[in-house]
Amino acid sequence: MTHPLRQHIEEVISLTDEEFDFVLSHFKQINKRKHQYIIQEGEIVNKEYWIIKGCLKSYFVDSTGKEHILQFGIENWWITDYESFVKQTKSKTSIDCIEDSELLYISFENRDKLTAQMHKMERFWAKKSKIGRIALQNRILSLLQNSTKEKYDLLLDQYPELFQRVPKKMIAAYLGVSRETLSRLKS
Amino acid sequence: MTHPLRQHIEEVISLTDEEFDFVLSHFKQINKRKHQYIIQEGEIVNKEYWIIKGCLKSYFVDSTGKEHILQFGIENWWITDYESFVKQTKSKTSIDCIEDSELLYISFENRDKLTAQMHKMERFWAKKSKIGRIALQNRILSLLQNSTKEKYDLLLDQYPELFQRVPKKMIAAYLGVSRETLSRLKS
DNA sequence: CACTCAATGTGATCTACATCACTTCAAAGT
DNA sequence: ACTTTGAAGTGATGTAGATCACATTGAGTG
Repeated sequence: MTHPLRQHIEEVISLTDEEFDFVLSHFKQINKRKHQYIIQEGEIVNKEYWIIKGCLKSYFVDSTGKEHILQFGIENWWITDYESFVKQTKSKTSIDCIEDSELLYISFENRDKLTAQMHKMERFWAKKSKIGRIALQNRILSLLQNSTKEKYDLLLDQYPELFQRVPKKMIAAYLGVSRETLSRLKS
Repeated sequence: MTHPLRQHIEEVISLTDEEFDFVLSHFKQINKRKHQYIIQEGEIVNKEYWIIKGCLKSYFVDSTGKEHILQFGIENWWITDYESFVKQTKSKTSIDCIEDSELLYISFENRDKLTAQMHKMERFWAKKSKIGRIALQNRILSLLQNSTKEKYDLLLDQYPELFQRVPKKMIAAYLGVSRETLSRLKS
């Protein structure tokens, strides 16, 4: 059975067995339990994580103590504080496990080495960056355009499994509404 | 005097005279007048624009006829419908000139050719993509976190010249509030 | 120069959503 | 098994901002 990460990468570029082994040798595995964190606000992030199994949230807490969720991550997704990772500045967000999770991570240095030695992987990550940017753009479109109900329905449509896996209050924190309003939406 | 595009590119990578001439040979210039468009919703975009002089907006019109502005572009900025350009799908947005504008553009094919022949330029655009993604992420943070007044102040702080150049109703369409509310903010 | 239209401000009202308060229920910890 | 904690629903009330309506001013055009 092919490694799930290989399947994931081969959606964009193709790899030989040797190439994939070389790629994988730059990663390490780490397992975390529900409620544990992998990134805390204020630290300089030097790892990018790929989720083998589990569910995580990246979020930040505003000055009034309210939590806002930027991204959920489930199987086959990448997660990190992208700004901190790329610019090596302090992270504005934290990332916690919502479920027990198995993660692969690659360090900043190893990613540099790998892209320098394997142009294909540079293209892979460039593609990922483009796709990520497009997804963010569409989220902004949705934040500006859609009513709360519409945003809720769109999310339910795109990621129905999320509603089974994460508490409603986190869905609310992702959509930018209060828990109570979300609860009243389902009419 | 060095070409403004060269200055812009050399903020990220350095170029010899010959290299810059080669880069520039892949671009063409086009001039547009206020109120003219460069991209219309529904078309497949195959150009990326760089603004030598002028001011543009990228926007979309929702089902109720309301206009939402995704991005303003001024001197030294890139502008296009990124999703359409990268994925060669129909554009969700339109781009209009707010002032008479001088633009350089590069076609999809020429960008492909250029990056294939000049790895430096691939790195330049990869860097731009990363930076763009970070900016979008921060805008989402701001949309979720800040009050209307705070968003207004942040924009005024970051781009004071915009307030001289574009009508207030467009600032409102960018911030996601009504013209009237924006007008009442300044207290 | 006259006319039209866009930009902006401002009042009056309406509404979606936040906030606070309380209850119920199920899951986790001891 | 008992207790504590968190998730979720729901009522009452407050408020930011939308919407509608109208006035003023300045710019653009025949």
